[in-house]
Amino acid sequence: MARHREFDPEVALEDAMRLFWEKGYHETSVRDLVAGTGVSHAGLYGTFGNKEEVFASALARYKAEVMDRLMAELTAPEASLPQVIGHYERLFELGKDPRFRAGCMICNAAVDRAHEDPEIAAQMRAHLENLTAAFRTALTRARDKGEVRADFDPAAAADVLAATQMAMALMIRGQVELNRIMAFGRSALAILK
Amino acid sequence: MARHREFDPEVALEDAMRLFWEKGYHETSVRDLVAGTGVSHAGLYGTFGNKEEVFASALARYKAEVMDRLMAELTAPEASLPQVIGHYERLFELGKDPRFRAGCMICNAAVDRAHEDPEIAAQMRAHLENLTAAFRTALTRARDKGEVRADFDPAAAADVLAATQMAMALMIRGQVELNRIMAFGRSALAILK
DNA sequence: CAGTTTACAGATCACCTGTTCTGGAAACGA
DNA sequence: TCGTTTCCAGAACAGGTGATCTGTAAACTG
Repeated sequence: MARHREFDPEVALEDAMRLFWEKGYHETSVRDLVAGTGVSHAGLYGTFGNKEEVFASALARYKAEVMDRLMAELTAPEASLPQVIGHYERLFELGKDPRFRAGCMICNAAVDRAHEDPEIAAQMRAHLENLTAAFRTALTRARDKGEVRADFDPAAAADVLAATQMAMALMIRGQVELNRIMAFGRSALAILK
Repeated sequence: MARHREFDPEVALEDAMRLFWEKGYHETSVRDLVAGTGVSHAGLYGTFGNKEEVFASALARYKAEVMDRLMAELTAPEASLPQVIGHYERLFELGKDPRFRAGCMICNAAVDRAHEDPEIAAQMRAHLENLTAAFRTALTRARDKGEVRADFDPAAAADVLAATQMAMALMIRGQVELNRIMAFGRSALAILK
């Protein structure tokens, strides 16, 4: 048999994800990855493949470890109006976390790579559908429970809340002040009244 | 006296804008600019400065020649509900124009450069305020004219329409199908009812 | 302990980056 | 026509890029 790996791929991928998330694909060089993860070129290429593949793995990790967790309460079986509002309140809290100043890694990736990497375009579309489906399910339940008015349109409202969430991610990456971003969120929640 | 310039800076800047808009800052090299504009390195550096300054000029041109024109009807003195709806219909039409598949150049720039160029962050904030102010003014007029219900909140609706417009720009750059994007737009317009 | 296999660290590769430099052509006034 | 000034085309520059290669250290099997 042979020598063991000296690094934990999960930890290395977490570091790589942070780098790509914050600085974007183009501004993160392979040398940045080596320095930021503590893993050598050989280790990186050996376990993950080339730069594009490291990025793809990092993006997958973001989806699973960041986005899915963020959406967990909203996608819970009994989620309805309180979870929708709670979700937005969580977004407001996240705005204070320096990590999230980098916005949404999926949206960022779509901006700089979707036009030349169909895989990323597909992830963007999937993200979009996950987001709207989560809001739509919870809001439909809210209507059925009578938490909103009877003529309320869950699908349309879900689109508005999903679009606003994406716009908020774009704004926070664009260095817009948190208070202004929160105002957008509250304006979107107002349609639930 | 001296030799005359052989190229038209306006034309060159238009070409540069297109390149940066479509491919983004990082994926557009100075050699791409030379090839795409037909202007030599010396000409580029002599009239515009370095790559960052060419980008800044291109972005300014986008703001004035693309975004301001796009917003013209909405910001007209007597704009109210019909112009708001007309604006969104124009966005839907633009989705068919290949140029606009690249999304909004200001938003794209914010994603890949706002975190390291305060000038671009400022442009993003300004864009945001222009957008919301335009919707807010027109919607306030709509309410005063009785085109919408009396308890309608123009400021909140303006935020929703502005956020949705940005999200739509993000989606079109992310290769989301036009029909899906238009559905988001129609969902946002539904709050006016 | 020998043998084999794998991982590691760093040198190295060819190429591309933004920028500057150089030689010479063009345009005008005197 | 000469002199001055500006512009142009492309070579050249230093440094950075993603990717690969090389020699060696490590770890397990038999």
